[in-house]
Amino acid sequence: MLIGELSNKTGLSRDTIRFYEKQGLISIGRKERRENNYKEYSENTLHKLLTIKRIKSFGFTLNETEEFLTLLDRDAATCENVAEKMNEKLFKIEERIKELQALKASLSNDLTNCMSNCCQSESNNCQMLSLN
Amino acid sequence: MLIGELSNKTGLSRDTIRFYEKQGLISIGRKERRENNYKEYSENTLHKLLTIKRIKSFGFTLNETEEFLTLLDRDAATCENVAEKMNEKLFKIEERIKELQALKASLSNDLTNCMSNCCQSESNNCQMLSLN
DNA sequence: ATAAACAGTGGAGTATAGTCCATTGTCAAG
DNA sequence: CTTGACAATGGACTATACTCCACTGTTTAT
Repeated sequence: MLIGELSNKTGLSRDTIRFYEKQGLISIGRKERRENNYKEYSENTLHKLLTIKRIKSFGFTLNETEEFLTLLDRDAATCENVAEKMNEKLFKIEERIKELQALKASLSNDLTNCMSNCCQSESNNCQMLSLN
Repeated sequence: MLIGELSNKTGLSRDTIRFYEKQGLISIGRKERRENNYKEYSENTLHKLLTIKRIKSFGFTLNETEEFLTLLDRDAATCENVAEKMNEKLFKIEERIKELQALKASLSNDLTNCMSNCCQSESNNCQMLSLN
């Protein structure tokens, strides 16, 4: 199939598909061209793109996604290997959540302080911005 | 004071300070130069940089930080104005937390499924990556 | 006198994930 | 026969927040 069809079936733009190609996530051999030089994409590539979408939906970057693809190509994407990466990602997500929650708490706290104290200051400018 | 001292007092690198200058967060007049063309930073600039650090610590971007600085310069950074921006940021942080929690849940869920089902598949490759 | 440490400027590079553009070529329909 | 839709390619641009580099000039210490 040509890139337009591939784009329709995957929901990825042509540009994105070409970008993935540049990045080496998918590849097309010299032979997989029509006489007019148009690229002829295989079912295999279609599946690969859908897999990429799925992996990305888990929050993995393109680089990380590529690692999964490499495993898949080697038939080495065992549950164990995959679960390990998933757990790492899970851990990072949890870390990030904690960071954001801390930020949220600190912001909330300062906001509360502002309401009770700084609004009574003489300066027009809120003390929250300069207070330590 | 010269940039080195400013850097020490703020904990920001010279490059960062110069970057902020390029971005217009701080500015230095033509007159605030020594005879050798070195820049002479004022206490005012020092305070401004510390304010920038503080605002950034709340999770604001540099662009957003600039908005605060503009308000401060106009003596218009009232508690009301500041609190409004803070609340918006708080909202965005909460949104992001929810997104991450949803991602976490979905990942956890798929991981659990993998443990119970996909490991019994014939293929070496974990089904989690291709399953819908 | 000379080297180290510091200052100034302009511009490139980093990571991420595309998106957009210009230019050229191809194909199908009217 | 020409217009529109599609294809290929290469390169520029977006946002974010710096960081690093090269090159030059200045000051300080030995």
